[in-house]
Amino acid sequence: MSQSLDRALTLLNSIAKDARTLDDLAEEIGVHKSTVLRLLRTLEQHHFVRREGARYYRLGSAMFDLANQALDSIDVRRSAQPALAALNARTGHTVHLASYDDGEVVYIDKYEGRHSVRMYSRVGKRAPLHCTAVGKVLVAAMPASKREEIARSIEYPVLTPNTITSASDFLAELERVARLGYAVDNAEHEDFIHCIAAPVRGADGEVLAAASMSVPKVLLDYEGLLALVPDLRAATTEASVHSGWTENGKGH
Amino acid sequence: MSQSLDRALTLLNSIAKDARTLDDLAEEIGVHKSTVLRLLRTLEQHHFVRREGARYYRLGSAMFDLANQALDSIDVRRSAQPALAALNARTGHTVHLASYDDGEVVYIDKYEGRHSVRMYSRVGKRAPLHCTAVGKVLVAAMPASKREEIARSIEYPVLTPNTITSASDFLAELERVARLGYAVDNAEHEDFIHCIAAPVRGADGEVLAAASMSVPKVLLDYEGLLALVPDLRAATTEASVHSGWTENGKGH
DNA sequence: GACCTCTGTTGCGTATGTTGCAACGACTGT
DNA sequence: ACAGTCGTTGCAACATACGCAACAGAGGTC
Repeated sequence: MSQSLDRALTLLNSIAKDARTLDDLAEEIGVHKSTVLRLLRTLEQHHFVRREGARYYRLGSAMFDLANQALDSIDVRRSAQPALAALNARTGHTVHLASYDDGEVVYIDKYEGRHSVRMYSRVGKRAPLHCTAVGKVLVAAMPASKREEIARSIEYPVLTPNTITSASDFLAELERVARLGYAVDNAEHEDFIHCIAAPVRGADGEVLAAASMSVPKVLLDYEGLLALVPDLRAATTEASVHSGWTENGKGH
Repeated sequence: MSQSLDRALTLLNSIAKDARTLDDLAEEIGVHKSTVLRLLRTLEQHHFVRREGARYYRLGSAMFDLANQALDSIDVRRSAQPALAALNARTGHTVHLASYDDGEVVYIDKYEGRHSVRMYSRVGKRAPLHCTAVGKVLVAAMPASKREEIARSIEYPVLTPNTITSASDFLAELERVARLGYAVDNAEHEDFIHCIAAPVRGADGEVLAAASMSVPKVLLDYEGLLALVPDLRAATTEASVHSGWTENGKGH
């Protein structure tokens, strides 16, 4: 809609990956370098980018500042923190908190596991709905019509041999998740990792976010993973209580 | 330089403070609401903002994502982490890591203290040079000419009764800091808090960042604070070593 | 040390993208 | 059902952001 803004935001994405030079950026978005220069200057005034030496541009402090302000304003993140930190400390596994946004999952918090297996995730990163445990939990909590709308509209990229590949399979899986109250990602997203997830609820019983535990398969087989479900659910229940949820107070 | 971009970035700052409605924002930056709408749409496409319900706008996930990517790319942050985390755990006091940027200090990491006294700081937040221990350390590390240039160009807002208020006083203080190898903020920034800071150095002996410890005055008097200096310096030395610094390897 | 190249920077005229307006439509609350 | 509020759209006028081409300054090479 707004060309210059659109270009500027694209620039930010490029710079985020690695420090860039003016010509790099100009070529990348296909405009004259003087145009890029002017955009960068405006971004620099607002501290969204800063210069490193004479030629390289990096992201600036405004990004950190705004991001942290925004994270602070996500209530569920704060209210779930004690329970999730405890779960992470108790089990040693990686714990994620995620919410639904525009057909995808967004990680809003992460507690790193003690094992050195690096996961390709990060606070703020987005992931597909159909192959993540948190995605299943979040969509399963929606009314049937919304579920179908989402199932129809999303893509089903095949990321591992276990990935769900069709809307009908996805809907069936959601049905199962809604019934059980938790979801499993049996190496459907990353080959060597499987996860379980459960919902965190608010005062009216609505699902605010989903919390998950991710475990490398070499550390724990499928049965061992499922054995962790009660542990996870204890944590999400505690997080829900901190978010205003009451056992019987469902429905407003 | 770029009007629409400038406006859009101003919008982001507003939204960061609290969720805003279209008209709020339009009035705030003094343009027609349709203009704001179009800017917000572009920001929304890039996930820099998201809508909450029909009318409210909040910061979106791209902010978190980019910010975290950028934080990961700050080498000194990662290399200093173990030493600073240990210092924080050992003493229980709030630890900051900061660097110099455009006439101000920017906090690039923070380890929350165990005491409930809330400090008005946050990763990404900026603070003045003349009234912070980290600011003094960072400027004291620069060559004399640069020091003077900075001392002349910055403002000296009075934030507490102890705040340094003139360039000459500031330069004298910098001299002292350079000689001692650490800096003190004796309640010059916030009334009830005093701090000590020391430099973190890289392979060529250059100062990459400054680390500080902030302690409420009610918890520790001035002498008690100074007694923590060896502890802090042990941590910054360890952080420097992790950043490539070697005791004798000064000068490249 | 002079030359060359590479990259960031500036001034300027033009066309393009952005703006404000006004009318429309969706939603809320009375 | 009606009024009021707020988000949304189409359009025409204008200002703005664009590309060009020439300049400047740093780094490297001969």
